Amino acid sequence: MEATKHFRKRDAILNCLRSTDVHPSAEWIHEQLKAEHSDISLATVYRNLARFKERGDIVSLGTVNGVERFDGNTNPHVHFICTSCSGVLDLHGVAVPQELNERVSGTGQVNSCQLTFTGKCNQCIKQEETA
Amino acid sequence: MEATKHFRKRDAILNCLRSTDVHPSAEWIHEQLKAEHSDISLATVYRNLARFKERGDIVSLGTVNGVERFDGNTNPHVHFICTSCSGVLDLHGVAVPQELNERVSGTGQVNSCQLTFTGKCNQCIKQEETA
DNA sequence: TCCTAAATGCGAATGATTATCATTTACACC
DNA sequence: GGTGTAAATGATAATCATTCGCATTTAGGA
Repeated sequence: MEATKHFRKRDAILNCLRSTDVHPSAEWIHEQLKAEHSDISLATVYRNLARFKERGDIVSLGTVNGVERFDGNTNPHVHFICTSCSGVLDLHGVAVPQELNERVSGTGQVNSCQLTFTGKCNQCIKQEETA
Repeated sequence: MEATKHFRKRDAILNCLRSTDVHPSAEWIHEQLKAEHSDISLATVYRNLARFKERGDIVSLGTVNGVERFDGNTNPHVHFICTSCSGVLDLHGVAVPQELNERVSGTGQVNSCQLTFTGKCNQCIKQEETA
């Protein structure tokens, strides 16, 4: 049996986000889903992303070039943002030392932390050389 | 002697940003400067912030609640963002281990890195208790 | 079948940021 | 002092991502 029609779109949004590593924007997700759900509204994507975020099912990486980017992987990990192509990459094998969390606890109650490196990714560097 | 009239506003914007620790938005700066420069335009604040950012004189912390926040302190340091009052605090004595930078160099050419903790600040916690 | 609440599509509204353009200012040169 | 030119500014319109309002659709139970 297939999922109920009512939640097909909601699930599709979450699945889309979880099955990509591009750390997409709402609009990117909307574009992807049009293939399967030709009538899906951009508002629905925004609405559900907000809902997922509230519930902690997904995570916001903040905005890149004025557009919010999301991550379906809620395991804490580090990101690399390329200022040239606006791509976001996961940095495996790099982690925020746990002891930092404790050091911060004097300032308030920490819910999450985010470490982001910014620069030019290898792919953009290579493209620049050949150009 | 005073600075030339031409650059008084530009300097005022940078000075304003450098002499506060609230990590302000463009609009906050605009409000502050109205006292000394009653005719300053919000566009001028935005324009100069963009210029400063390009030149590396200031740093953007990304957006909090949809508004970009800036920091006149370009020394790398860690931030705490309160989800309750949208305040941004400096975390002194906490730093990103240098070895991480090197670990990331395989992915691209790193220009900067940003570590941000999110949660509820002590002040908001206290206010909640007494309320 | 009937009812209610949630989910959606559509389009308008919002609001931060940016672009446009006429005006003002600084500064070098005469 | 004028004159010319380029940068800076103010005012306001435009842009664009995001949110809101509302009518419609759907699910699921009585």
